[in-house]
Amino acid sequence: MDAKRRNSGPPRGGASQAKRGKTGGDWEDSPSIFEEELALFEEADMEAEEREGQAGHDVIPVGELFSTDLNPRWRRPQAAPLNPDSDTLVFQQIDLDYYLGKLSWNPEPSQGNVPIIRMFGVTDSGNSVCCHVHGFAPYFYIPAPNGFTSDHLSEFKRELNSAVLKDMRYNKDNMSVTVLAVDITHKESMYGYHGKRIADFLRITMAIPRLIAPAKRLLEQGFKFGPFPIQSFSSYEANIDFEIRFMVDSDVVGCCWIELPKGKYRVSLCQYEVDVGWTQLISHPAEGEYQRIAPLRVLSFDIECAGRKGIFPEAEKDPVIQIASMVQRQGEKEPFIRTVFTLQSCSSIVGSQVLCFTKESQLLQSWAEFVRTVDADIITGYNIQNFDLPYLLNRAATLKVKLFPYLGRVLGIKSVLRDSSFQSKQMGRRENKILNMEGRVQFDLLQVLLRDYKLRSYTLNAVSFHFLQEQKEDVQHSIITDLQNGNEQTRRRLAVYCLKDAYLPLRLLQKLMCVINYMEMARVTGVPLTYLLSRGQQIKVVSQLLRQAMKQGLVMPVVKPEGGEDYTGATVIEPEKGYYSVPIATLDFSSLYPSIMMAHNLCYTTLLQKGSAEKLGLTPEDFIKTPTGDLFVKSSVRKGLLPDILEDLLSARKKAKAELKKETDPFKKQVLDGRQLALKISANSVYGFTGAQVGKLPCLEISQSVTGFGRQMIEQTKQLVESKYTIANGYQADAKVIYGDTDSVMVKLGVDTVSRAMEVGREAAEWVSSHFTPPIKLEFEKVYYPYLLINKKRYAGLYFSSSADTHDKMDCKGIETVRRDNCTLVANLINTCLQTILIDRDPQGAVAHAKEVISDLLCNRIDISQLVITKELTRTAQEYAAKQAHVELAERIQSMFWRTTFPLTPSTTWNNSSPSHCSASLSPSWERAKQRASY
DNA sequence: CTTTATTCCTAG
DNA sequence: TTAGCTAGGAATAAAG
Repeated sequence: MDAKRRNSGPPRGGASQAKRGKTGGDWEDSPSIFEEELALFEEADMEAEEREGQAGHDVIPVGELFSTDLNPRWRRPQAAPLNPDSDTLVFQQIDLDYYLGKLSWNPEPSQGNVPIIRMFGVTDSGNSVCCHVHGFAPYFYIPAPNGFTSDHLSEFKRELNSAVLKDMRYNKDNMSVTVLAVDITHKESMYGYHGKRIADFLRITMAIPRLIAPAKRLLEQGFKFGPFPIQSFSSYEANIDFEIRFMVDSDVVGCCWIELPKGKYRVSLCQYEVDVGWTQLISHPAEGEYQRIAPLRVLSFDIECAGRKGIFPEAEKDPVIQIASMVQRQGEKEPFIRTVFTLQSCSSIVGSQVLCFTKESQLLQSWAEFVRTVDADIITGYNIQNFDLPYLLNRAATLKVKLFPYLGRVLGIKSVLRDSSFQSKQMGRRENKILNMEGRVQFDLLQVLLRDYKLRSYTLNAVSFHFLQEQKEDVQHSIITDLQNGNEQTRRRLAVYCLKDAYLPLRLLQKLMCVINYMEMARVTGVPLTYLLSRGQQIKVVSQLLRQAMKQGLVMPVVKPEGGEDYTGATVIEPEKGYYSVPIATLDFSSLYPSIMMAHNLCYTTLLQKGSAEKLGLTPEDFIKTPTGDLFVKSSVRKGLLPDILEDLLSARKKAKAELKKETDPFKKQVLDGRQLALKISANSVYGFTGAQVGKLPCLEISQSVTGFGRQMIEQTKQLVESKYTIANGYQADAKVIYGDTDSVMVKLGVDTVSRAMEVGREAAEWVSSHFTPPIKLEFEKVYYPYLLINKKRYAGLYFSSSADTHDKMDCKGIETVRRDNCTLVANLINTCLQTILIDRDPQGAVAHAKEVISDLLCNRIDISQLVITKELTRTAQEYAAKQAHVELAERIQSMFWRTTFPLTPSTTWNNSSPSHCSASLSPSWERAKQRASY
């Protein structure tokens, strides 16, 4: 049973109908397109194998022992011998973690465990690397108390050490030294401007990362040592993940290239398993040749379970019957390993290797061995995180397959399943399973899509159709068990289906350039690749902030999260609702919030807290007052960190875009495009970070000043445009701003052609820009002609930008056509109506069409099952079935044409079965609507 | 019946 | 131990 689909959303009535038409029952007669595709791979392989002299893809007899020697293609390329004295080792790092171990690098005496950073990566020749980095310890800061000198250091250290020891409820590692070192450093808090006063901070180095939190707590609660009175210490940078701490301090960013100079590292075992001191490694910025990407191995897989009729498969009861896997090298077009493991015999499939097993436990164990042999860097699939991987793990546990749960790269570390719930305002509460696989990045395509794309449906079938115009093999999940219980032909059919489900995620990953885009994001923001899928937005800003702060000797305070009141956001100009049959020019501030922060030097480090201005003797020329009354020093006094970060991001984006234009190699082009996108997103998330009230470092003075400036600017823009473009000033008509939201104004300029609107629009944008501080810039973006303004945040129009003669597209904002909480019938109806109004300019025609559709609906000429598309497509099937399905038909196109609403709720509740013919007893409101419509 | 609060999802 | 922001339309449920 294809259980995943149910986990990620129900099948849609419409989709199954569409599929029925396609292949029907003639599957056995003619091979599917996908099978032909697989066969083509085989041909390409034959050529390769002739060269390599390797055996091909046989059907392994049932019950034969699995052997990795069977297919040498699975292994990584042979690693050339490595001599630490004469060779440098260069690899692309893709994942990074730490473990506790005995210090074995430096001769420094130390009892007990120390943290050792472990970097995993791949060389240019495709060999895997595991690099243990020794000698880096976690630390944090506190301000030194008044009168503190180096004479007090040892006493402080001793007292803190014993306090931490005493605080430990049970010291199972029998640690005696918790505080490794205390040093006096000269730093400055990044929060607030205080006259560049460098102060003494104690840098407290702890033995292991876990001890930071208790040390911080003890110091906060009130700590007494030596002659000093008991006092409470605020802490700085005590809430930084150890991995991030290491990366920031060593100038390592996610997915960058690492060089270990000859003579500076030593080899231990495996394909390049090496040890190095943390000061020895060289991290290369992702520029020039170091923009390249190593030939990473990407493994995609899919499993099938034989579920019982109508019951969601349970790992404790239902067997895993097939596992299909495909492995592709990053940057190559096709997967070079295509294999399916089946329970019981299975006929051969041209282009893929079929391995048959009589015992399920053997199948599982062999697959785990396959994973270890292939040694993939990235593991993908569809909903593998919450379904396939947990299922396999639980199943292996049920069957007591002892060697299964070692899926990571580190020998002897068991993969275990954990539950994690994660909630944010942005994504709501999300329950996830977490499986550790050291050294392999789990890149579940479903998670990527949920994060990055707003889609109506997240089933693999729908997603594949949306992005690839391709669909799954036609196998209803209800017949999977029957296929398994049939013969080797029916199991072959299932295997082809399973292979395709492993293949599609690879294709999607490629099409959407996920790996490249995520790597670029990791490089730009400096966080490990895995953080991008497992963590929120804040960590990316923190990483950048720390890097910038370190350059200037600034330290980041730990603030306790406390929710406060929301602050005022942006202005939405009251729309002059209506239908405009004249060109409407749209002017936009590009990157409004980042440019405000840069223009006015808004930052933690430039904020003047109450009374600071007088205390520091600043003159009014030294600082500005923002629209919200907050004070910030000018860049002449001190340049802020945030403006620095934003300038770096935006200039890097400009550079990437310029390189993109010059570049001819399509692969490098993708990388650069991914980078410019990552840079843009990163710049925009800085503002959100300052306003995140339960965040790492909220600063409402900054965020409310930013929106305050924004409000002022949009108002000023409206006035400037309306004051200059007037009849009195010799223009054709008085310009009127008919609408605007946050950073844009829609202007009726009183001109009657698109090209004229473009000219005047460009001129106006430039002129208005001159009234603002750089880099704030108003840009002409597009002309809408005609334009239908329904309400705030709801409008549609034909979009002219590249050419004045033909429109680029019909642009719809906020209307039912773009909302996912309406059924497709509504979206299609509105879309057709809008087209009729805007393109054909035939409002009567639109009304007629709408009436016709509604009439069809009222007379039951439209199958109600088509309407069953509910809200919350991302929710699980269980939640889904419990909820009553809403069938809605809501129509509204501007009141001047027609306006009526037909809500409809069938009495039947939607359960997982086909809703085919709801003999819907209609809701009262529907009955009323019926009468009102009086057909 | 009207008013208010809540939920959902979008714009920017 | 973890989480970017506010504005706002439309539908619906709950309260008056």
